Amino acid sequence: MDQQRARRPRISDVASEAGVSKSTVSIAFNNPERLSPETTARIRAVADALGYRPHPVARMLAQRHTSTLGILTPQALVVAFANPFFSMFSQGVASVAEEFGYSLLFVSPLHGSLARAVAQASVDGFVAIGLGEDHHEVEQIRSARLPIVLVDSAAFPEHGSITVDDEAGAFSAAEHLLDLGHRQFLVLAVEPPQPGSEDALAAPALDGVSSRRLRGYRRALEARGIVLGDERVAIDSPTFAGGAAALNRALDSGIEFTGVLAMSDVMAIGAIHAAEERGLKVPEDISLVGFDDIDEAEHTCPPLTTVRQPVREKGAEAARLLLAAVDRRDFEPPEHRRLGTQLITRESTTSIGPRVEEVTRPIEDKQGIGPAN
Amino acid sequence: MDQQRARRPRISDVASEAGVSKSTVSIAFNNPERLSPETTARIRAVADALGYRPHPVARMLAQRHTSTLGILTPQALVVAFANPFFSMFSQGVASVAEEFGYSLLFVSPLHGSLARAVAQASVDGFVAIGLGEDHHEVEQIRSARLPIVLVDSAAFPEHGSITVDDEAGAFSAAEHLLDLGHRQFLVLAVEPPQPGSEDALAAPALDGVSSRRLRGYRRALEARGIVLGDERVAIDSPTFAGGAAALNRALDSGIEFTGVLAMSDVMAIGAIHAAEERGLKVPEDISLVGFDDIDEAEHTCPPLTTVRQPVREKGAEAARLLLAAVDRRDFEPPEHRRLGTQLITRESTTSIGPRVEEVTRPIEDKQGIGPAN
DNA sequence: CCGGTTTATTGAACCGGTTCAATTGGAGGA
DNA sequence: TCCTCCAATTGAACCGGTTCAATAAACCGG
Repeated sequence: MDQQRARRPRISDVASEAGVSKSTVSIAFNNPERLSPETTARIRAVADALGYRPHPVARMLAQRHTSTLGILTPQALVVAFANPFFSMFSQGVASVAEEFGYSLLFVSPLHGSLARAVAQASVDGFVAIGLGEDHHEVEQIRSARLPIVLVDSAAFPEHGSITVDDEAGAFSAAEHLLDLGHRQFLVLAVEPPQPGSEDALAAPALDGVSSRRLRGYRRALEARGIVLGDERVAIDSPTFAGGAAALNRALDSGIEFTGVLAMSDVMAIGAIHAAEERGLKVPEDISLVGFDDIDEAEHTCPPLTTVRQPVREKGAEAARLLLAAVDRRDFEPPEHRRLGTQLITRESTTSIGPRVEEVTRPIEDKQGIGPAN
Repeated sequence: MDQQRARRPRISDVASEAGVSKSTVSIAFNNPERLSPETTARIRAVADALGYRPHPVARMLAQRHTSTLGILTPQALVVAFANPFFSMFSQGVASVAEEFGYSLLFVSPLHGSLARAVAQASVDGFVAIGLGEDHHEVEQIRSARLPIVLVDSAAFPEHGSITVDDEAGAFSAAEHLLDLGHRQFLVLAVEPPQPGSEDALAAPALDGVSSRRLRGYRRALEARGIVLGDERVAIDSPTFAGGAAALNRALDSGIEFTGVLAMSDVMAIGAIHAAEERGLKVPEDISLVGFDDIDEAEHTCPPLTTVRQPVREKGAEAARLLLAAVDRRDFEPPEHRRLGTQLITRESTTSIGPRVEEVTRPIEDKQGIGPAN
């Protein structure tokens, strides 16, 4: 008897107890309208009494879908969730997933292997974020015949993708600083997530997003005759600490700069902090532009000028594309969408020039007054 | 033939192609050492050629475990992930989950029903965060014979739980302001997450965490003879906007206060922002203490004094308890752990006293000056 | 009273794997 | 040569549901 109570009741228990067949019980739960009301009621009652719940895994197997979407990231979740950008992106995915009745499974490397994690993930499809160009998991997913949409990487034209115009965004950031009179720059670049222990590259290279943004910065600078040397590109992890470390290294190395172009708000915020700890004032001594426009950017000290990208929308759009691919399994060509960016000017940037001796905003002191329109 | 390629290959396809039985193929994937090396190699080769992957759901069903942990939240994921606290907590859970090879499934209300989401979640156990006292989903989970550990709620002694000493933390926050000379207070309280559309209570009451913290504040104040009236407890959602709104309402209502006790950093940060928009200086005009010590607290303007609770550790500990319960299915008594808090003094609080005569706010023109403490 | 529908229910096959007791074939020992 | 033992492999049952064609019963008009 003890054992009876210990075992989870299954559908056949309910069936025999209620004096009907398994099928009938199943129908009572899934298509009650097909049954006479009394039968349904009786089955429900018996099920409640026994504490019966349809086993979700068995149901998934039989129905051949899981009502779950996977968010695929090459980073450990500890580091992913530490990044507000990732949280925002997840919000976007979650909002449409929830709307359509899907749960979210986060798939990250297990014991250093993303492939293993993918293999054991029971989902109807994946949204991949921050996957480099060479990730062989994508092929693994295709061979399992699961749809996937790639975010920030259009390297696989046979799958859907969402990207933003990183280059244009970066361009506008650099131009903003140029317009303010800056001529000496430092770029804070994010190193790509280490692709697990499997094939950790020793020398951190820039991944797709970073190199696109870098190209945007460079293009803007070169248009004004400024060449950005490699020593002016400080690479570190996309964290507060990484931004701080990168700035400190640059400062220590003796390069001079008044404008900092950070590839992520998180790094920018870390850098602001580091600068102020060394007695540098932002924006008086150093102007900083971030990238992303995370919620916190508005609350930093000073509020951060940054390139806004529609992060939530990116997640939402990715989820929509994925759900479309999940539903109609036909072979419609995958969609590729590109979203725009927008420069948000706050207070971490100011014009360079003869320091106005004052508390106040030196903004109107620019030579910019001149041109009578 | 086209159909052949369209169907996902299954274990029996590999078996017949390789001229062995299903069992052998299964063994080749799970216990290769039991097979002769040649057989394993041949099976592997055939499997690769066919693009075969063991079906995760079928495997789960047969093995009776999912290698997945559920994070249960009564809030929509959009709002949960908007809260850095939630992200930090998830980091903690994720760190130990990943270590033990588990993926994370986020379980939130679907179409307004948390019960539905729970029913379709295929996990080995749940970590529940922010679940109120009366959530009937807990019983649902028990009847499915799945382990669950409750965080910030010890309302179900038959399940494991992790709590922090909210009352003591709140007490220390209030005492800090009292020590600085503050005598007029405002509390920013978080309303409990609406338990889905099912039974939305019209009047937001305080949930367990909030009421414990409120008790801590009250106890500290009353020890110095100050009674905190209900009009001094502003309830709103645990968001930047919620904090701002709550502070604005209080300001509008004409209550006077110099010390603000916020039940979450997020609300505190929102409140700082709102205060400054109305021309009030923090900490000169208003001192604010937060709760949680999220990463951003250090980077706000000014840096936030707050009660640190070990959020990541809370998540990690919860995951450990859960995994222990998953492994040994015996009936050891559930564990209940309580973690401590720590006051972190930064720059959002300062001592009250004879105001230095200044350019500033006409605030002291009010009759409020009178009472000599 | 009968053939034709409609409605409620069921049996059997299936989803795609794992597991374990049973079988086979060959090596080694007596 | 015969028996035992061991390693490699397999068949059948099982995990816990869903689905659909088939059946039985009830209803209907003519």
